[in-house]
Amino acid sequence: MRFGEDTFGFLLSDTARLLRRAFEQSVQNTPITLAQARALVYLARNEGMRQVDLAELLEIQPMTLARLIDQLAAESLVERRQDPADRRAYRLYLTDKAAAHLDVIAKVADGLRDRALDGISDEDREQVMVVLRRIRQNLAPR
Amino acid sequence: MRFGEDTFGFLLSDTARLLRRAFEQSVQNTPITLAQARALVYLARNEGMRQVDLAELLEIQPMTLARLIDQLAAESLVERRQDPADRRAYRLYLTDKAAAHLDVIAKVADGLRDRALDGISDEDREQVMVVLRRIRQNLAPR
DNA sequence: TGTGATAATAAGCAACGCTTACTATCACAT
DNA sequence: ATGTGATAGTAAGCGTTGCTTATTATCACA
Repeated sequence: MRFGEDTFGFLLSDTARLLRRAFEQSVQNTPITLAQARALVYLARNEGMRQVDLAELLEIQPMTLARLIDQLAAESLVERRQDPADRRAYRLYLTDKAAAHLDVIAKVADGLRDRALDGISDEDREQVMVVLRRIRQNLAPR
Repeated sequence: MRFGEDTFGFLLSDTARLLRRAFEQSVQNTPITLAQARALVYLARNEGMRQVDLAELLEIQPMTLARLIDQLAAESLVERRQDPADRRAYRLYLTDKAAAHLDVIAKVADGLRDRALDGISDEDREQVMVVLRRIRQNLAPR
């Protein structure tokens, strides 16, 4: 057999799948999905971005983001405002309503992180973050 | 702002997404998808399983697996054989044709692992595997 | 001023997963 | 022996997240 107990790739994607599932169960009552949460969080760090730039930050295609923003705008969590300097572009802003959702996201994320990292030492946590960042960088589209 | 540079969860799922994308690009010419590859690999470790048991191993719903098996059977990579002891159930077997695909999957997985783990020491690799296994366990449905 | 690049989107598709409901069969207690 | 509840698999239909290709409007600049 050429496959051992755990392939690195399967282990990583299994873990991510479980995390996603746990997240989805945690926000079951809210109208927010994981991709939307991700967009909100990144946008919160950088309000006023254009869609193109947010898409690049999220490493998804502009079209994929456009529909994500459609959903968030439909929930009145995000506003598209004309870019004063470029009539092709929008600038993205969070609404007041988004703050409550960000609170929920933060709480869920904290709870999940605690559950996921239970029994793992601080040094190990830090170490894993470092390695994962490196892996992400290694895999980033050239 | 309550979100730091990297949230653990986002980091993990980002990394997994990039890995998935890289995998999909690598097997673009083959009729195999990631979920199918996963099923094949797990099945190779345990030929003759019933669908229910493979679904549980993969942590997906029986229905989700049924369609995965449909696809693999359509490609003549997997065979459903009647369970001699239970007329409701099938036993799953790989065909000869599957071996070539498993070879490809193994090569792609190796290449991806090398690329992903570039610049990471052996000790760090081992450590990340250990921690990820623990996380997976922590997140497993109770 | 016109030509190529860019921002956003329309349309349509694919992968992967889910739930609910159904059929056939099984296991076991009465 | 039989009938009742559990189990194996599937049909149907949907949701989330992503993609590609093509179109429109606008911009930048030679």
